[in-house]
Amino acid sequence: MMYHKIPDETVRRLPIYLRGLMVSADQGHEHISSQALADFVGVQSWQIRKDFSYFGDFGTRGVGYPIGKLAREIRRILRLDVIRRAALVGVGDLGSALLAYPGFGGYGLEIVAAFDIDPEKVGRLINGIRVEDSSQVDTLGERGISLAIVAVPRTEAQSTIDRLAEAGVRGILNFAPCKVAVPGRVKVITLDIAMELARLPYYMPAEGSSEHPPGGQQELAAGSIVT
Amino acid sequence: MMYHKIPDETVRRLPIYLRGLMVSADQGHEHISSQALADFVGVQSWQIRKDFSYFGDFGTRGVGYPIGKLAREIRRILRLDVIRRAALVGVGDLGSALLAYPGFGGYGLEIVAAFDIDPEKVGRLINGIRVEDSSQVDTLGERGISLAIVAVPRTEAQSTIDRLAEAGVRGILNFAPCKVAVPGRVKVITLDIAMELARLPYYMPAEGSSEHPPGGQQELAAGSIVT
DNA sequence: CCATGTGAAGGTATTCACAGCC
DNA sequence: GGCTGTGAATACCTTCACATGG
Repeated sequence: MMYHKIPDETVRRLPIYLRGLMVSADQGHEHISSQALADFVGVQSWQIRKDFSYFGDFGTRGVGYPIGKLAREIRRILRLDVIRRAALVGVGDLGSALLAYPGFGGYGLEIVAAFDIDPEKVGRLINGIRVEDSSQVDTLGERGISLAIVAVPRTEAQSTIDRLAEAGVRGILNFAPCKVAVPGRVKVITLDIAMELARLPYYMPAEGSSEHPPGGQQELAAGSIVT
Repeated sequence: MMYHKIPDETVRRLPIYLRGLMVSADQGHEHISSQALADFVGVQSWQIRKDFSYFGDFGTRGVGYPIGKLAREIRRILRLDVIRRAALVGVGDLGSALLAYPGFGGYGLEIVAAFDIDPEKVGRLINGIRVEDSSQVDTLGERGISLAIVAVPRTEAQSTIDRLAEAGVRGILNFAPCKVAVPGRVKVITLDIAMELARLPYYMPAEGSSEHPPGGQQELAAGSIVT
């Protein structure tokens, strides 16, 4: 195999594969074919083989891919091979739900700090994490936390993110429905939940008539923005 | 302008534009140039012009685009021009947060029903909505609700969605981290929050060294799956 | 002069088909 | 026989540069 830059679209799919590999490993398998993984995650088998071919010859012909080894390699590429600690800013309904969300662990991600501006919430213990006052985000640098989740109202998003960037945070998952500006050393993924739902009617078959464009495509990209 | 099929990537951006147009309208503007909208939503101006050109000549040279008219047209294309009522299944932490989430209204979407399997939760009133027993999802068809949000554990996702599909639901936003199978008449967008966060370390600049591939791209697609 | 709209060029990702290997 | 890995073909999207019109 030659050295290739891994295409962005492939990077986007790697977490999907990783998710599938983890479940398959749970079921006790040690190898999986591109076809089996394809059925499992909803991507075509040749797409999977092509994607994997960008970073090495992992498969064995006639057998498939070794699940453990492949998962390890994907984790390495995505830089999930070290446990990463994350902070949450904004302990409202969504923020609280994220604190309780069990899914991050599988990717080596862990929320270890939470901040809110509301004195009512500061000091409360949620899922084992003590809510701190928002002014304390400045301490994230010293604490070695470089990942943050922002779940504050739209009007507060930019100022919150400015502060996080200043504190040394380098990756932000933003749930506020707006574009935010950040220095080049910081990456932001904006995830606007309502916007995702808003894409749905377009792809739904029409109720009464059948005058609608959308064809039968199976996979589509979503609307997050990475800055 | 000739008739063109609207590219999927353009459709993916339309809600972003709509979001920007709404905010701009709130600020009292009546027209906006592709450049101003570009600065606002984080997409290049020529990309915006190209996108809009797929569905008509809306702009006036030297002036820009009429915000109201354009927003109305985007709504029509995305089929957000009628109020759509949605149901929520799974009133856990995330589900409760979604019930309280104010952002759906801007897109003409409204959660009007909630279901859970837990007898403790059934009957409770959350944000003005009475939680019903999950068995009641069968009534969604008669109630004219064709959109659903699924926020149940992964193990329950497939059975939940089977039932929704049977009840006549045709669009589903799925928060369970797995692929789900549905009949062709149903569209599903899967939004795996942990997976989005998992993409972040890849794009973060390295801590100590600087041996990492990711370039300085500004926009990237995210990982939702539409079936 | 300003800002749109669009052919044409360029780049990237998907899809195919099959050679190569276990 | 089954499954991987990949060059080549295709399709799609982005980007540019500029003609066009208010």
